[in-house]
Amino acid sequence: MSQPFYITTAIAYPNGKPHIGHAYEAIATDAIARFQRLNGREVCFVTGTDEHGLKMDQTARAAGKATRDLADEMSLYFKQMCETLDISDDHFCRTTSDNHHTASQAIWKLLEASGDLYLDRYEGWYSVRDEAYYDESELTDWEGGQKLSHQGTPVEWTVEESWFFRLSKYEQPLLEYYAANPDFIRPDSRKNETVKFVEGGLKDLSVSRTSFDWGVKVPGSENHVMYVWLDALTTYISAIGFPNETEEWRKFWPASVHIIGKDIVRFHTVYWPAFLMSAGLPLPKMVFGHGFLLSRGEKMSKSLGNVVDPMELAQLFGVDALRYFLLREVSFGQDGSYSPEAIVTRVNADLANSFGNLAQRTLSLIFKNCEGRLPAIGRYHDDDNALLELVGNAVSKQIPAHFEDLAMSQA
RNA sequence: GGCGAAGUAGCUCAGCUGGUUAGAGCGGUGGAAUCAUAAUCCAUAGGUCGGGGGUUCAAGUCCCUCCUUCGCUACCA
Repeated sequence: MSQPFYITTAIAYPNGKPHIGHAYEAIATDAIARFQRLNGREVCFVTGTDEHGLKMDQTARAAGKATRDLADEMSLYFKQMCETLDISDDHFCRTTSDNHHTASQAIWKLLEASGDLYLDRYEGWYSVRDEAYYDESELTDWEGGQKLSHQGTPVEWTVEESWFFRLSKYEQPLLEYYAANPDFIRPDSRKNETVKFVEGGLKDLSVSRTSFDWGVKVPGSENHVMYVWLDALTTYISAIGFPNETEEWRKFWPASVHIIGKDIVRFHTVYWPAFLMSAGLPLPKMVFGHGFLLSRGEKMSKSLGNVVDPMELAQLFGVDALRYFLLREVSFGQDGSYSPEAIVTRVNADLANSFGNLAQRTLSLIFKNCEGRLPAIGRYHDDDNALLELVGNAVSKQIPAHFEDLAMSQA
């Protein structure tokens, strides 16, 4: 019986249209999912959008739209991106869906039942303009004792009621889990960072907000919404049925691997496992933090004006060419560089020249010398055997080994 | 500041627990062949393996130090 394989991308935050990084993650995850299907495993591939939280609310307000409408609109872009890029996801999940709300409240109740939630107050320097708390170290003194954030905005000492999660309780269990499962966090550099972070001590985590209401309502505290990450991470289990004991749930949880960007490693390697431990659920087997895609070695940003729309690239170069380029050019786990020239060079050299020429040559040889038909094979020479062995070895051993190791650029 | 990673041919990078003349792809250069797409094939690049010091019979591979770049240092996600 084949072993089930459950893989996810991160759940994208759609306060903007998908960028090349989203496309990259989806493509890489898709490649792994497809490999495992070919490998004979039963695969479940989940992706989706994480639509709650303050930023969505703010973005919608700035655009003069209802938050719900913005979420619908943006989520659709992500769904379309998956379709355009031939992403073979089994479920495209939205955190605004009813079943997801149910699941999030269910996991909340499990955390509560473990005694890991308590109501307290969150205090700190809050900037009304930025709608964010700042650490003391980020502040500078101004005239009249007024403090300013590093953004130059005034901050006030603010107290907010909040539910807290006893993250501190899971410090040791997490460290033990990392030690017992060396492949839980990959690549190693990300594991080191996480381990050091946890060793540095964990503070309890504020897991509810009262300053806005765009989110999942906290059971029993209707004026609170759940911290977006608690709700977003829950997608990985709500996608396959949780809290119901569905067939998919039984078959696929715990996940084989969460593919995420390196910027959100902590949420997936500290908070998420801690939540699951508290809820009494098994932990995912692996979290892989891939690198960022740079434009000619530089970060992509609106101010630099070098942001690329993956849809345009797909249209310009072709979906398969784009997919091939990203997987081949970028060493998975590290940052990679992108440029139109690099795509042209890579695709021409590998696909058009090497493979294309091989096909062209083979076919024209058959056409010219064999009257367009493939003759019966006589006997194999040493060279034939050597070639067959080489190809056979590559297809049966090397390529699968690289895929299992998530080293797609090597395969 | 603290912790961590990295610095290898023009470019992108491989080089596991130290051991014959330091590798690949792309680019560049020279050549070959013609059955193949402005294609293919072969050969080639003499690179102080960031600088310096040390350990060792032997170091890109270990230790120390310095330089440079980058990441993490929690409640925006």
